Amino acid sequence: MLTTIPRGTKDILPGTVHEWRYLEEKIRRLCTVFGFEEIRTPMFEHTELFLRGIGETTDVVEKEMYTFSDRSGRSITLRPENTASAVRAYLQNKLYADGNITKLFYIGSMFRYDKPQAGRYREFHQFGVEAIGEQNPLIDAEVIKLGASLLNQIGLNDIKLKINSVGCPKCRPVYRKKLQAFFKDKFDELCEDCQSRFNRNPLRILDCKNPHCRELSIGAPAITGSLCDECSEHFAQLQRHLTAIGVEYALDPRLVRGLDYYTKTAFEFKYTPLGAQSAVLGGGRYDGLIEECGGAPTPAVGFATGLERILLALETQHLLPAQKNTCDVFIVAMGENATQPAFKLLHQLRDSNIAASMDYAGRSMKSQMKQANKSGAKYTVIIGDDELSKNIASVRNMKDSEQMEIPFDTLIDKLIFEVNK
RNA sequence: GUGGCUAUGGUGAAGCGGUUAACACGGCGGAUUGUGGCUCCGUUACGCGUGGGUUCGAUCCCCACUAGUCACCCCA
Repeated sequence: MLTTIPRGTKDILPGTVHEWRYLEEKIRRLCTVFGFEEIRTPMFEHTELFLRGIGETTDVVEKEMYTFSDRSGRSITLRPENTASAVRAYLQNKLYADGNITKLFYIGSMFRYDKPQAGRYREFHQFGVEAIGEQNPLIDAEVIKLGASLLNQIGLNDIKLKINSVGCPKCRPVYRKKLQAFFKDKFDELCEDCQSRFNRNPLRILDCKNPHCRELSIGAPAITGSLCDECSEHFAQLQRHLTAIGVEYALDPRLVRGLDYYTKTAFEFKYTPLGAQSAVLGGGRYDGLIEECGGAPTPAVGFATGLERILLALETQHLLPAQKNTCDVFIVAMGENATQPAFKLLHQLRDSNIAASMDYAGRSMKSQMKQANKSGAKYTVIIGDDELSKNIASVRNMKDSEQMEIPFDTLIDKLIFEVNK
């Protein structure tokens, strides 16, 4: 079918674009306030970047990537997320050269071959930030605060923040072993999914929705008890910083992030009314990724949010802005004699930075007036034989229906004045 | 990738195995001489997602496909 788009993609139509702009403008402003700078990386990268960066055993890499060979035979992948690309760009362009922390943000399309659902698409849009080069928990708190501020500013107040620490390569393996020991004699009772999680990612068993698994996991050791001194102290400081700047949070020892590169801080903002796609913003620290990508060991924190999900949440809360009318002046031309003078006026107005429209279909005056009304124009200029013979134009104020005759030679100035007042 | 539900015009939607597929919104046209927003009138479905099948006959029954939706997996 030539008239259908690929599964899981969406057209963002003119009637909806203003919602995206609204969100994007909020984002850009907020990032500027927080000192983050925009970066734009390619939509596709060498496949290896994602294999290394995201982790070969993650679902994203195993079954969700859009991967293909280009004409030279290179394996290319449409970016499924932007962190790996940002890190690649950071390293390739030596953004670390100024010796300071690098604070980046991005807005753009990501691609994942998922089964579409509300709030889940194959091409979707993420806004994310990456703060690279600082291990102080102050920056973790700043990144979280940026997310909280965004959600707050757009009116999404009943979103809950959960935080956790997933440890580091030193302490996480210890915790894994503890968990496995805990579930070992319960293994046969676990659901199928959890049995496979047992080896791959036992942390996820804690997250299972199966009621029986939940029962079994009662009394399981919490990761917080297994953190090494460094991680433990980092986590404690983060909490103090969050409290200091008034960010409310809940501790969730079960919170696990899906991608391999996370260390220490993990957090997630949830908006429950969204159902299964309630994770609206998620992120954490990834101190091992830069090294994994071939750079010097460099700490970093970041998050990503799904713009579709935020928009969805805004919609359910009736928090989306209304579309504004953009037309300032509508020109009604009656009869063939009037067409060209009207067309000329149309472009004089446009040259003067006034948004103007007119009808080209030669419809009746009544019809043109209806169009003028619908366009939301503040003024309608009417030109017909009467006006032409008197060298004037009738200018109608659409709001109060006052109409006056203005000589052609002062018409433009008059309209500029009226429209801008 | 697995499972449930759904699929009628531009939109929201009624509808029955068999004469002209409701209704509402929107669109278009009109209601005395060149005028909108209110009101009124008229008009507006390649015929009911696609392809098969059952039947004398299907938009309404069955199957497949496709798409949407919800849940699982996972994630934003």
